[in-house]
Amino acid sequence: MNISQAAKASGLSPKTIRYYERIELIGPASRGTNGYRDYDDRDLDVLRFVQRARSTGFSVEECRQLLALYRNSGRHSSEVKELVAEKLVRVEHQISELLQMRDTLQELVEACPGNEQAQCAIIDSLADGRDH
Amino acid sequence: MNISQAAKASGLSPKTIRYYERIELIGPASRGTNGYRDYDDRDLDVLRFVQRARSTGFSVEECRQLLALYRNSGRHSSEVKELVAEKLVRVEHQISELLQMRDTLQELVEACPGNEQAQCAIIDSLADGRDH
DNA sequence: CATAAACCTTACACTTGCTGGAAGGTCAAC
DNA sequence: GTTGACCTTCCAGCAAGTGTAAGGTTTATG
Repeated sequence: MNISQAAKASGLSPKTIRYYERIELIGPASRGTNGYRDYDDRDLDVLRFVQRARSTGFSVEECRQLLALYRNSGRHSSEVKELVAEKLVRVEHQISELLQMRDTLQELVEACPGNEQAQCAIIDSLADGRDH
Repeated sequence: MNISQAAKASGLSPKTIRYYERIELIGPASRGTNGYRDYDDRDLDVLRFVQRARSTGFSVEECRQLLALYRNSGRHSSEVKELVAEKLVRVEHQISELLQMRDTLQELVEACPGNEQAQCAIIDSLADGRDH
């Protein structure tokens, strides 16, 4: 199976698959006589695994760890759980930062008249750091 | 005032200030006879403005637009408001994506026994895309 | 007065996760 | 046979800086 077929079957792009190979997130694909990469069902499992992990929000480095656990049949599920629980904490932290940001932006929007005048609470607030 | 003093006074790092100058977010600083950058109160206002805008969550490109409005005394506050309202929409979108991610991660964590066994709902879920 | 610490300068590389494009080889169809 | 759609590699670039090197200046101290 060619790279573009593997791409379609996994939901990744050919570019992304080559990129994952280059950074050694996945192993080097076997090659046909013409030098083309050739993928089998086992390769596809890995590609799909990575695609799902990435779209769940895991970084490439996190995917690397998840893949190692995936491949390691002697893993303990506690290791996996810990990894994901830590990720959850980071995501929650990121959410609270964005919520803070949203509140600030909302306040700014509400404080700005939005008319033809130059006077603007948003600009004033960014200029001197105080509310307006 | 030297760059490191301007850095302290604005909450940016010297590196970041030079970077902002290089990408022409801010104008080139005037220079002393020794070639050192020299900042006055006016420069500081701009640096602080950018620092606040960045820490409010605006991208550098958005800061560029905000700075243009800041400097333009003939602006209409409606332009500013529109800019910030659009940003707010993008932030809200980002939040909902992260909330989705958090839910998925929470489900994964809850489904994983977290023990000494290899069997793990997280790995299984990433491997075949179904719930476990 | 020498010298060492603490500044300053530039320029380049690295980060994350790809994507786009160039330049060239191969393959399938008509 | 030639067009078009693949494939290959490599280089460049995005955001928003940070780290490091190599070198010049200034300031403080012995």
